[in-house]
Amino acid sequence: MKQPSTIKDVAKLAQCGVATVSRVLNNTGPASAETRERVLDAVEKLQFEFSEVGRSLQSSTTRTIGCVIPSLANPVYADAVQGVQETFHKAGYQTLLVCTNYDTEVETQAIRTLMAKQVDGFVLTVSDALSSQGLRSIQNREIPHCLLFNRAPADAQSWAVDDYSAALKVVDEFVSMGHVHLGFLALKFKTSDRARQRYKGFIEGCFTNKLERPALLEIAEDTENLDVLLTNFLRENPSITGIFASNDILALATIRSLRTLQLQVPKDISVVGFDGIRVGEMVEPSLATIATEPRMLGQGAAQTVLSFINDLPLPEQPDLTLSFSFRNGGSLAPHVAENLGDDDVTAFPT
Amino acid sequence: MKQPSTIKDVAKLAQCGVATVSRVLNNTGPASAETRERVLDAVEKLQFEFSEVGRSLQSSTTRTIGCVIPSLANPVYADAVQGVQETFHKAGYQTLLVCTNYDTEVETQAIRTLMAKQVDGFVLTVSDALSSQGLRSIQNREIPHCLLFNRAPADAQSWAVDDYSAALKVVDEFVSMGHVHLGFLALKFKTSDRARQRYKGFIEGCFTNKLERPALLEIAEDTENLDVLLTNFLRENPSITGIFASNDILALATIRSLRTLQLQVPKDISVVGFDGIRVGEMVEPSLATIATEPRMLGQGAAQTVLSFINDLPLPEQPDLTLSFSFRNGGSLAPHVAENLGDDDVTAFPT
DNA sequence: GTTTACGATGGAAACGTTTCCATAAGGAGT
DNA sequence: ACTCCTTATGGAAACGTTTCCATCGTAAAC
Repeated sequence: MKQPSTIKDVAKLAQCGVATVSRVLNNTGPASAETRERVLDAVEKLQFEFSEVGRSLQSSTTRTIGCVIPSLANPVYADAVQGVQETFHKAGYQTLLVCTNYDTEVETQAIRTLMAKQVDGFVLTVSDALSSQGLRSIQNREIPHCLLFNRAPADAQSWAVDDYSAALKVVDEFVSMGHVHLGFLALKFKTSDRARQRYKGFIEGCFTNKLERPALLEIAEDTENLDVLLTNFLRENPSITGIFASNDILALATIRSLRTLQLQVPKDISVVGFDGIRVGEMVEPSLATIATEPRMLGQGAAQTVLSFINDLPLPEQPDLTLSFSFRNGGSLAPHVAENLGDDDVTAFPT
Repeated sequence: MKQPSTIKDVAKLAQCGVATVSRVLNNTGPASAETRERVLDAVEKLQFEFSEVGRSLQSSTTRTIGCVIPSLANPVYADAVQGVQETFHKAGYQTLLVCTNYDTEVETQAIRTLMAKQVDGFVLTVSDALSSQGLRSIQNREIPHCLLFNRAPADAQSWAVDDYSAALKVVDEFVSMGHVHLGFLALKFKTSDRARQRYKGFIEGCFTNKLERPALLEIAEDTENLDVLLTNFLRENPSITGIFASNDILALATIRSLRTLQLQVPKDISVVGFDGIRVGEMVEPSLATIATEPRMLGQGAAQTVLSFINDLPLPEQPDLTLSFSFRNGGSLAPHVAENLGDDDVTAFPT
C-alpha cells in the first residue's frame, strides 16, 4: 500500500511553506498568482489529497456519523439506513454503520468504539431506549444524536412510529371485521422495545374492545420450524381467527406456514402485519398491515442530527398520529360466523 | 458537546508522563504497581478513552473499511452489506457505508472521500468494474480491496455470481418447460454490469437453444407504470410465454402487474427472477428464480480484504459454478400448446 | 567496591493538518 | 524620506497518540 503524499511533499515540490499550500488549497488566505500555480502543479503531479485524519485531529471534527441499527436483514432498517445515509451524504458526512443483531452487548460496545472514533453525531435504534447504556454515554458526552424507531425518553429527539397506537388501530380493524379471538406473534421480544409497545397496544386494544386477552406466540430469532410452533399455538387457541404479526416478514412467513397447514388466508384466518414493506403489496393475497415510512424516518433523524450539529432549529416532525397508516389487504377478511358446523376447531387438522 | 479527556489529562492526574500512561494502558512496557494503579484510577475518574483519531494519525491505520454499494433498497445488497459488516466487526474493523444509487459520479466521489479518510480497505460493488475510475484509483494506491457482485478484471479479487451462466441456466429451464418465446425485463441497464451480463447470457442461451432472440423491456429506475409498459411490451411481442426479470423485486412486481392485466402466472405467462430473496419463497405462487447467497458473498469479500491487510493467504472461494442455483417455483410452469384456439394473442386483452 | 544490567520513567519527535504570528517587500500617503 | 498599510510568505505550535531514547536508581554479578 503506497503512502499517499502529504502537504509537506507538496510544499517541497512547490518550493514554499506548508502554510502556503494550505492557504491556496483551502482558499483561506492570500497567495501570489505564481505561487498558486506552482502549488496547483505540485498537487497535480503528486496526486495530492488532504488526509482527513490530520484534519480531524486539528479540527476535532470528523464529518462522520455513527449509525447503529439492529440488522439490515429487515428491509425496514435497510430502508431507514438508506435514508440516513443519503441525507448525511448530501450534507458532506459519511456514515459509519454498525448492525448489532439485537445484541445489547454489541450495541454498547459499538457505541463506545464510535465515540472513540469521534463521530460528529449518532443516529441509532437501540434495544431499549430507557435502559440503553450506550445511549446514556452519548448523552453524557453531549454528542448530537437522534433515535430512530425508538420512542424517545423525555430528553432525547427521535423519529419513530407510534407502535402502541398502531396496534390499537389493528385491533379496531380486526373488530370491525367481526373478529373476536386474536393472537399476537412476536419476534425479538426481549430485545426490541418496539415489539413490546406493539404488544402492549394490542392487549389494551383488545381490552377496550372487550375482547379476550390475545394469545401470545413468542418466536425465537432462529426459528426454522414456524409450522410446528403455529400448529401448537392454534391447537392451544383454537378459537383464534385473526393473527397480528409484529412485522411484515413474520406475517408473510406466517401466511406461508398456514398455507402448508392447509389453512386458508384470509378465509380461515386473517393476518395483519406491521411495517408496510413493499413486497407486501405484491403478494396474493396482499398483506394487510400498518404502513410506515422508514426511509423518511431515517431522513428525518439524520436531519435532526445535522440541525444539532449546525445549531439550526430542529426539523418539523410530522404528527405522531401520522407516523403510520393502516393499509388494507387481502389477508384480512370479515370473520363469518361458523354456522355450517364447520367451526374453527374442526377446521384445524389434528 | 463536551471535550473528552486526553492522555495528557490522565498523565497530569496520575502525576506521570504521557508515555507511561500509554505503556500502562496498552500493556506495552514496564510500570511499577503504584504507577499502574494511579493511572488506572485517573482513567476511571476521567472516563478516559483513547482517541482513535490521534492513534490513526500516528499509526496510519484507521481500522475502518469503506463499503460502496448501489443501494440498500435491494435486499440483495442489504444482505451482502450485513455480511460485510459483521465480518469486519468481528475482526475489529468498522464499516463506512456509501450507497451510490447507481450513480457513477457519486461512486467515484465517494471512493475519493473514503480514501481521504484513509480507510484500510474497500469492499465495493461498482457500476462497471472495467471502467470504474474509483476502482482504478484504489488500485493505484494499492489499497486492499475486493469487489462484490462485479466479476473481477484480471488483477482484482472479487466475490460474485456468474450472472452469465445463471442466465444460460434460466433459458435451459424455460426450454425444458417447453417455452419458446421469451422476454427479458431489465432495470438499471446502463449502470449495472451484472444486469448486462444476465442479458448477454440470456441472449446466448436463446441462441444455442435455437430460440428467437428474446424481446427486451428496459425499465427506467423510477417507473410507476409497469402495467402500461408491460401491456405494450406484450402487445408488441404477443407470442411470449416466459419472462426473465433481472431481479426478484422486479419479478414480483411483474407478477403483480400481470395479475392486474388479468393474466395468470404461471398459466398464461411464466416468470423467473434473479437473486433468490427470501420473500420469493413465501408468496403464492412461489417465485422461480436464481438463488444466490449475498450474505455469504459479503462475508467472503470482507474476508478477502482482511487477508490482504494481514498478509494471509486469501480465503478459498467456492467454485463459480456454485455461485448460484436454480430454485424452482410455482411461477414457472410448462408451456402447453394452445390447441384450444385460445392462442396467446387473443389471451391478451386488447 | 566496582561494573553491569535491567526496571521504571519522562522528554521529545513524529504523524498531517490548520492557524497564529512574525517578517519582508512594496506601494500609498504624509 | 519617513511611516503605515497591505499582500505574500514561512515558521511554529497545537491537536492526541506512540515510540525511541536518555536518565536514574537499584539489584545482581564479579
